[in-house]
Amino acid sequence: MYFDVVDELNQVLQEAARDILGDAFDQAEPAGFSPARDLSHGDLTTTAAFNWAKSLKRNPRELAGEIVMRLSGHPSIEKASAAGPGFINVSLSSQVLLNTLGAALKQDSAYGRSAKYAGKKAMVEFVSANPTGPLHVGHVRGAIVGDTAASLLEAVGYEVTREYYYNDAGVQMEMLGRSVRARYWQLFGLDEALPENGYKGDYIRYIAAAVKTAKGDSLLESGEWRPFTEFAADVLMSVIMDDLRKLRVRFDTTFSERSLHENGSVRQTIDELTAQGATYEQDGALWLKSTDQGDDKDRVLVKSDGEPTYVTPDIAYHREKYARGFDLLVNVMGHDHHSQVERVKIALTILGYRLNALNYLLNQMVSIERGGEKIKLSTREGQFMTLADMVDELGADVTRYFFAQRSYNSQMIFDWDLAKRQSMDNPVYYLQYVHARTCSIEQKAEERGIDRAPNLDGIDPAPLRGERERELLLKLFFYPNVVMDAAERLEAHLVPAYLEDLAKTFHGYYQAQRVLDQDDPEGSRARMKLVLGVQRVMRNGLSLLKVDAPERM
RNA sequence: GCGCCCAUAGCUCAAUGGAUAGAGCACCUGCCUUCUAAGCAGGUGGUUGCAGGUUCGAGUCCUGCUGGGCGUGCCA
Repeated sequence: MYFDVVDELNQVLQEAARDILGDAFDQAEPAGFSPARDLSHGDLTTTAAFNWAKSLKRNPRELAGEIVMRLSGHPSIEKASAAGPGFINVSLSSQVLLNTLGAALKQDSAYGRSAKYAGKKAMVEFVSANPTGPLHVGHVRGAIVGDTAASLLEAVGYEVTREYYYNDAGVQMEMLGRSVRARYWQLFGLDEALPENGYKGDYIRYIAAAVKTAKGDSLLESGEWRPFTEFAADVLMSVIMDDLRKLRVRFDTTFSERSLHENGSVRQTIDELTAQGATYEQDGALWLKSTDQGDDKDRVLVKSDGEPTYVTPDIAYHREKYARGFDLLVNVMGHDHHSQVERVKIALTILGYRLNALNYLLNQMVSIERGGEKIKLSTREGQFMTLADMVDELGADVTRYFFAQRSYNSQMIFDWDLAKRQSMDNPVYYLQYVHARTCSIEQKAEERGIDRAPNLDGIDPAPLRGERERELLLKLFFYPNVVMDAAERLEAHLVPAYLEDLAKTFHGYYQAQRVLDQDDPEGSRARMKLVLGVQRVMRNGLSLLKVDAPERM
């Protein structure tokens, strides 16, 4: 409904633009309707008059008046008016709002979804933590930012691949293998210390014990670290995936860094950069002339020991991504890796790739505050709170919601005590309570034999024309636009913001207006449908965030 | 030093360049014989870090400061 109505009105605007602007039409800023921020200014609003006034050198207020004339009488509009210095405000007809409710009920779980990007393919790469230990709370934010972005893209029609890129090569993996080997040796009574900068967590001991169970003493002889790395990486990847499942995150594909070395992709990337004249050798290493592209220093691609640095396979990985034919690439990573982003972009530019489709969501750091104190997120010293601990203690609903609620771009203080509270202060329950309440009303309606079919057949619309009812209907009307806006901007937190607004409006309505009234059967029927509409939207919104919508609380 | 990000109510955070900057928490005052009080209604609380600039219009864009987070490695 939303897009149909706005398209219609924008059409009128376009025609007006053509007539009023004449020759200036081509240069004029485009203008369209969007939801009014303040409902006292109508339902939809546009600043078209401001945009056009400049090129015409005319008074925007006067222009607004002309545009309003053209809008009035439109079947979707109850009232159009010019306001302030030149705003154009529109109130929607009650028929549009009623149709919205009908659509929400009929489309049910599809309401708010769209086919705008049907046929397009997107990849969201996220988490991508190296399998050197279990995921800790620092990874949770990226997991939720990525997963929710993926859900939003799906909701607007993209075919989405959720991918986990993991580093199973390189120095850190060697350190992992050596750490496990040391613990393994200790199990046989050998006095072997962990390597310096080794992994000190207890999980290393468990993995060593698992190696012993699986392989006995057969790995003692050779002393090779590689088998330990492989064993540990397998174990840890499956632990990571299990933990992510607890958060309701599932990946479609994993991508191994080692495969890029083995299939020659890394080599080829280096060769092509060299063929572009973008590299040189110095001190036994191969350097990328990134300063030519504005970097403040050149970067090493291949170390003097012949091993590539971390950035080189990352460039190769992105070439693979491009080759796989996605229309949209989304990379989620911690902001502490932002310098890596620049180097990959520089290399891709040198190689002739366009960066338009490549989006990075660099989520800012998280700190957790508990009992008035900040608690440690992670440390190489083996003391950390894991993702699993967090989900076990808070539950997936709360964990997901708290992270989804905030813009990924703002540093976040996670209020553990609030998250832990099962009360009205906790916004998750505030939203879920809306759903539970609607279900409760629905059940009562069933007991009383009141129609709660998902359609508006035979409904008297009069009871839905009240101010409060209208406000709710309008919020339902906006929902598809919230989803679209959040998806296109990759700003998932717009959804929680909307849902909280809807919840507040609904709870207020519930308090002020009895839905099922024995003395008003017509009104009860109509309001019941409205409540069902709210229920659908709340359920759909929570489902985008993968938060449960309980029927009872 | 240089680069990226941030600075909004006491606290945690919102606000496609638009109208009187909004929520939640905290604090104060009321509201349960009714479909769930995990709720509602109202109140207190702001020079949007500072100084300039662009614009019809700036919390939002630009410049310079101040203060913070993170980078700045032949680690990832």
